Amino acid sequence: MLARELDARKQQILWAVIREYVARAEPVASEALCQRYGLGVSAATIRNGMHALTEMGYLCQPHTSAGRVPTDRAYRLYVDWLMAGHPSAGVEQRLSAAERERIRRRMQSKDHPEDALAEAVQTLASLTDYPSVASTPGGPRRLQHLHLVPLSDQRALLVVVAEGAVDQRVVRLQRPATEDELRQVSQLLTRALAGLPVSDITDGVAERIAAALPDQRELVTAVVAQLRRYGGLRTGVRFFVEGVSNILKQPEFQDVRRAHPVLAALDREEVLRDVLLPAPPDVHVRIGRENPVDEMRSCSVVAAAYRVRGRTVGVVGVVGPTRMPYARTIALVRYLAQALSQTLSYGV
Amino acid sequence: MLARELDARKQQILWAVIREYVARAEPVASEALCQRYGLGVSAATIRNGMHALTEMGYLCQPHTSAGRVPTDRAYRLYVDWLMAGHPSAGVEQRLSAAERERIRRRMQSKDHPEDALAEAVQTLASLTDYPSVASTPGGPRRLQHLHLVPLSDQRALLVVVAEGAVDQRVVRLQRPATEDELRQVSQLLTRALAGLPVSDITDGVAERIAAALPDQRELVTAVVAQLRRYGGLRTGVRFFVEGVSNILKQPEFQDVRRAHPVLAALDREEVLRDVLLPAPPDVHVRIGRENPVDEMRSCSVVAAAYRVRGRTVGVVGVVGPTRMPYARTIALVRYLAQALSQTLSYGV
DNA sequence: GCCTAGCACTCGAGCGCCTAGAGTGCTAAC
DNA sequence: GTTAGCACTCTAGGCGCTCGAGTGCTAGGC
Repeated sequence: MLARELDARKQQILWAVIREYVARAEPVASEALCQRYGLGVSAATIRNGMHALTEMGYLCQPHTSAGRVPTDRAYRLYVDWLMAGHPSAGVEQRLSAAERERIRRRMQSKDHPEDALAEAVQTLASLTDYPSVASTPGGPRRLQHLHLVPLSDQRALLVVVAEGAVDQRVVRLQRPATEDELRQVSQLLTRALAGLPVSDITDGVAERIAAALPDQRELVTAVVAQLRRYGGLRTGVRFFVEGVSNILKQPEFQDVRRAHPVLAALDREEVLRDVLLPAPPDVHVRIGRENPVDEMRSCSVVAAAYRVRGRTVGVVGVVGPTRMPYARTIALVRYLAQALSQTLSYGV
Repeated sequence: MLARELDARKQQILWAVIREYVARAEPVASEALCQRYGLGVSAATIRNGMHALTEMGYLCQPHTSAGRVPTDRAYRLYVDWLMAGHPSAGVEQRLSAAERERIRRRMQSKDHPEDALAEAVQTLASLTDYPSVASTPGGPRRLQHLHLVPLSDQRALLVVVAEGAVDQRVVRLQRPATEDELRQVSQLLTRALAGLPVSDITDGVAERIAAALPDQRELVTAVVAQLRRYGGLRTGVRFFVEGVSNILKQPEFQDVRRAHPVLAALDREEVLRDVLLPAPPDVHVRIGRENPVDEMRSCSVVAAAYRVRGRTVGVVGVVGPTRMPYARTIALVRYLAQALSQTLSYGV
């Protein structure tokens, strides 16, 4: 099957230009394609094809006497083609068994969800050589357990266990509470709230629970207030980032004026949010101008959701130049999301 | 009082060159000093002084017909001068009341130690415009509380409360345990271990405790094993980093080949460890070649310890070019470490 | 004896010019 | 429809030049 609009030769040429440009980061000449790819025709013929592809918006020329560079549109066509399951013109998009094994080994036996996320972004960054990002588990998680641990007379620690995540908050006590009292409240709250999506907890709920234990009204209210802050879908999500400086290895970012906006954007949480979320069902690729954030228009983002026991809770992905070996990057991100899902589902 | 070796005039000139170079990032000419600083002598005289300072190793020249640039040695002299409590040649090193107030407000009411650290590095990065780093609380903390929370039949969550830090680990259960059993073990362990420095916990301790509750030997052993992993002084410390891309705003890092090693180093935990730790008693300044890590030799690090209830547990600081307004940076880092100490001592 | 004005000297930044080479687009022939 | 040939275009980079900044030195002044 052919990509829409393109005849077999044009597609061959376009895929070849993409491969060559991804490999060398320099405008691709007709002669070079002729030599290195067995297209069976002369450079002149390839030139004709490249000319047509330029008119169609798939290629562009930095200047008259330069070779061709693929446009965002070309990458989009290519990625759609890959995602539709087509073999990728000689590029192996599956990972080797050895690679899978290595990834799996790195990811397993992380007892702490945050360790697992840290390991995931480290692995991804080292395998792709791109900045890698993961969001902490978020979304409508169901609460499993609450625990209050005494810290001092004025403070207790609230441990929240929800699907795929554990977190803690300090709760201020209006008056000293014994360990027994804390346990009592913990049990009451756990019984009342377990199974509820964290985001569903409202002040009304607090009232109802407090009614069952009027003595501890303030404490219950304080705990629920903390839960609401914690559960607010947005506020809870943080990001693990690794290998930001990798972007400076890319030839397109040798100029600081190009690199700086991207690096600055990667420093900002709200940018990561906009670029990565919402979690896509499968691997998601955003190419150049498709990105919602201006500073990222010179980059591509490849991201995949990870799951805890089947429920999508976060995203992991990479940010690289639009000139990117998409087949391999997609395969890596997809596999890493799987491995991470497995580790997290096991672990907590 | 004068800095050793330098007469009054030379010192005046050197301080002026430093101020001027810090402000403009370009080699400083004798004429410029003459115009902008009331030194009361002509450019020719200043040239004589600059010549001498060059011979003494405090200034250098990019080339014959250029102005002078301060060396690391000059900054060291200047910083020692500042740290000895001398007024800093017209530069205000104290923070204004308004600034103090703003910082204090940003830092207060962070219920979660990690939130406080995150806020600290964000504040520091935005005030200095340099990459900012903080280590998580570490060192010989005394254990305060242990708590086991049930997760599933095969797993329990171990919540560790120690001075200035709370953390959690998953413990695998050999056989299902009831909530009561977990509580019993928690209490036993807390009673046995509270007050002990986390790093002092050994397998021998586990044996002794387990003897008191033979039924739960495996669980006790598993918990202690996790504590040892956690308590290993080195492994526990992580770093919060913010504003890494700020380094690209500096003129000395406009060349990617200069900027990349620094950014890559800031991505690596062991580098941060070497550069920031051990925590200094007061503010500590490492200038250029004084840094233990090669990639950081073009940078200066200003760092200060923060404390939890009087005990030094971590470091917070910035990384910038050697050309840095030291008086202000030192004041900011010092104040931020104080504010952070206060927040953490209050909070947990 | 220290300071200063004057001046010759050095060096880099920036500009214009030039050439070599890469790669195209077109045309005419197969 | 394909190809060889060729004229055309545009960039990268080397060279030489000038300009200006800033110094170091020296001779004269307070």
